[in-house]
Amino acid sequence: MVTVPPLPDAAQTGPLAGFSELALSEQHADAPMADGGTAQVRRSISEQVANRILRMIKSGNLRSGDRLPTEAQMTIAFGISRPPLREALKALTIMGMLESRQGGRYTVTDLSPSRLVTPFNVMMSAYDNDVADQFEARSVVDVELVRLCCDRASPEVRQRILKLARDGRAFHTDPVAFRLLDIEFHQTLNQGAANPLLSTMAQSLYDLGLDVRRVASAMPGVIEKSVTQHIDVAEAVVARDAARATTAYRRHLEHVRDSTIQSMAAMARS
Amino acid sequence: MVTVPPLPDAAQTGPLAGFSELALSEQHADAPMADGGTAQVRRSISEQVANRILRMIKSGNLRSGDRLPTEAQMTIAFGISRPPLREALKALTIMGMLESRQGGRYTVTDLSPSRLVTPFNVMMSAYDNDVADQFEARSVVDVELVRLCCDRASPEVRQRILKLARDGRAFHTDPVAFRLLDIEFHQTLNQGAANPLLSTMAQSLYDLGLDVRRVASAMPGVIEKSVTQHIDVAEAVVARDAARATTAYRRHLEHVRDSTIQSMAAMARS
DNA sequence: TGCCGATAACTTGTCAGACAAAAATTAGTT
DNA sequence: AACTAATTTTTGTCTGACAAGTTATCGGCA
Repeated sequence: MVTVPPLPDAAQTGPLAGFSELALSEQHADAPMADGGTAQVRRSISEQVANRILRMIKSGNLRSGDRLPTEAQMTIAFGISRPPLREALKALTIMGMLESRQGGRYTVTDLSPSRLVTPFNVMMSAYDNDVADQFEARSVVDVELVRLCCDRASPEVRQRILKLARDGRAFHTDPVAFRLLDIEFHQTLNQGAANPLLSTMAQSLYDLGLDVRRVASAMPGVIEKSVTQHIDVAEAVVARDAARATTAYRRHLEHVRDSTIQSMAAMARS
Repeated sequence: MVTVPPLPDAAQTGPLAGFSELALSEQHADAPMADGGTAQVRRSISEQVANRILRMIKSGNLRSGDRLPTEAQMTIAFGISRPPLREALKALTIMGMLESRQGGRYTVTDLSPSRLVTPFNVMMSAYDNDVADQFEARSVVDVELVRLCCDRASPEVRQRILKLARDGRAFHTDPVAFRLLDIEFHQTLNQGAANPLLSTMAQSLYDLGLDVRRVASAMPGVIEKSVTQHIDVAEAVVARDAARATTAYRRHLEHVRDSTIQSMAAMARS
């Protein structure tokens, strides 16, 4: 057994709060998953530690912006060595819940949806994935988002949406700039609906088609039409006319879908 | 510099397919994230490798059930050492995308929503557990799914949905059995809509609330009401009456939401 | 010949120690 | 007091080693 050296006093009050006396003990193989199987899997130390920290985040014990103890302190607190600890920390970092810089310390991120989408994106792309399905899904989620946006978005956000839509007119000949603006436009629209879950899903669906749309938006006439439709949607949102906004948005989606299909056909020919 | 020993011939065709010539090179800091900032962050090797593998999964280069090369092979393929590689692999493991057993090999999981909800749960808890948002999102996705189910589900599937709904009457007093049936009922409903993307989203949202609902479904009267509402929905689906089905489903969701809120309040008191 | 068990080889899990690189802290100077 | 330079701290990466578990091989037996 390892004899734990006493920690310096300063550490006890500061970043180590909540990490003292956390030594791992063979315990609960929790999570009786949906499959009902009593899997009886041996969980590695890194997974146990990751789940431990995860619980601290979920329970509010660790909040956005909090600084974690140093690795050295945590190895002592958990009673493990550096590699598995780092595996756990890195896992949470790559998941988007922690941030770290060489020489700095680990901190808890803002836990915003945009940081945590990764698994959702993977999941969606795994069941790949017909363009029609994709736009059907977008139609469901996005249209509702537009409707909510009419209800809930602040005047400032609605004005920003309109401004973004109108700014698009300057980019008729610049596909790259337009795509950046398009991303911003849709994100602002999502954000205006004030439902993080729906926004996240819409964002994922949008991202799914991004690479294809890069080609589509280079086709002549596509950008012009999109810009016009964006303005239609934005004006309806500013006027808080949900019916008109959703109709306009639906039309926009159809346009995007059709141009996407065309460009995919063009790619297939080459 | 390390001299790379030649790989045995067998490895070249088998599990190393797609991993050859993958050596990391300082390249594209891709993903012009939502924040639009050119952050210029130094990405650690583990993050780069994790993203690399992630891309292979998203692009279909790695599919469910695939076995990854051994760690030794991957260190050669990526040109790095074991610790950062393991950090990347562990990250994907804890995210629920890979599976590993001591002595075994890494394999790609089924990528099912129930495995990948963890970040969502964190997100939800960070946003103060807004149950209302969750059910608003479910309302959007599920209701559309029900409508599509009326249109597209085969007679066999529709009958199966009805059977599952009616079977629930046998489980008025058995919360665990009922929850299993409930899972099956909603999954069949999702599947009947024949849109994998929407089904995946619905499944994620369903899984999100699972642990809370375990408590909710133990409250007296909750199961009875759910069973009745399931049957209402199922009968409308069998009759292909989309309007009635969606109305009934909306009512069901409201019931579930309200009982969830009640049980959460009860949990908070204890 | 075909099946099966014991053994050997392989693979992941964990530990220890070391050094580089970046950040945070401290000391010194103006 | 403020700025700068040196020092310490902290994360990032590498190497080597061994334990624990799995997979494959091979020989024996029916």
